[in-house]
Amino acid sequence: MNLQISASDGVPIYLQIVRQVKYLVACRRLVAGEELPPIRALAEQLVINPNTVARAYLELERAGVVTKRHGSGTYVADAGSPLARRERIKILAQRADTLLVEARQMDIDLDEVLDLLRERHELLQPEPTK
Amino acid sequence: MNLQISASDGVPIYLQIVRQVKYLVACRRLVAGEELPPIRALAEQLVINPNTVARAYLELERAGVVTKRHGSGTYVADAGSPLARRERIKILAQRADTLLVEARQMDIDLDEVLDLLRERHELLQPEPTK
DNA sequence: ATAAGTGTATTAACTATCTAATACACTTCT
DNA sequence: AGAAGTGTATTAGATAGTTAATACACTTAT
Repeated sequence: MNLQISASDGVPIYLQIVRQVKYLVACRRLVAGEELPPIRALAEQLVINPNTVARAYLELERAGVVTKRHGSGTYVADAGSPLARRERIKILAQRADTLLVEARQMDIDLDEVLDLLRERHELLQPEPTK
Repeated sequence: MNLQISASDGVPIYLQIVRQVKYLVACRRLVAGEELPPIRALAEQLVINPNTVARAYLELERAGVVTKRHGSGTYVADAGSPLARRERIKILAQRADTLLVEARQMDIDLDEVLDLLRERHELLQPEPTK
């Protein structure tokens, strides 16, 4: 797994790891069931303390992105499992609200926001052929 | 101006102020040119240090939501003025990306996200009749 | 049973963030 | 010019967040 971290561009190391892993999962470059590098291995690779990686993995577990098995390893969670659909929607709704509030302050209307979403979605990554 | 702050539900006081003012502006309950309460007055009302309010106002100014005139007061900025349209879109694009990434992790597709946006937009607040 | 590999827990130092105290500077009005 | 009202700057203390050192516990394979 190839991660790029830089000791303090301001955002904490563990968060850099969390974000990058989330992106890898979102882009299907890491798939359900796949094992992540052991904490110590990743720590050595990035030249940081194992605890920092552990912290990142903990966050990812809380977010429902990975599942840890004590003594065994850390694995990408099944897409379905993390949270009930209602809960997931609730989280997204919060994000949506802040996006809409900012847009309104900026005097950018709903249709423009929707167009922007479609555009960014294209850029994100072509989905693996279904 | 009626703000509700609670000393530490975890989020810092100055940020609570920033968010609430942003909402008030987004909902048109504060309109362009309107004067905000003086730093000391708001500080007294909320029973906090004036510096904390100053910090909030500073953030709001950086975000382009308000304009300060030294010695005079703090005013809601014109909708058009804050940043060039390109810059504003760039900021929104970042928000859009994180929203999309989270959605994809949650296995919620673009159309559902767009529907959610429309739904939340309705709930936000009916626009004042144009 | 043991060894090697995995995640976990506790503690402590460091750092950045947040809030406050206090003094300063600009505007406006009289 | 003066007074009252506004935002600003500097400094310091408290708090929370981040990372690291180190020791512990579970799993797997031999």
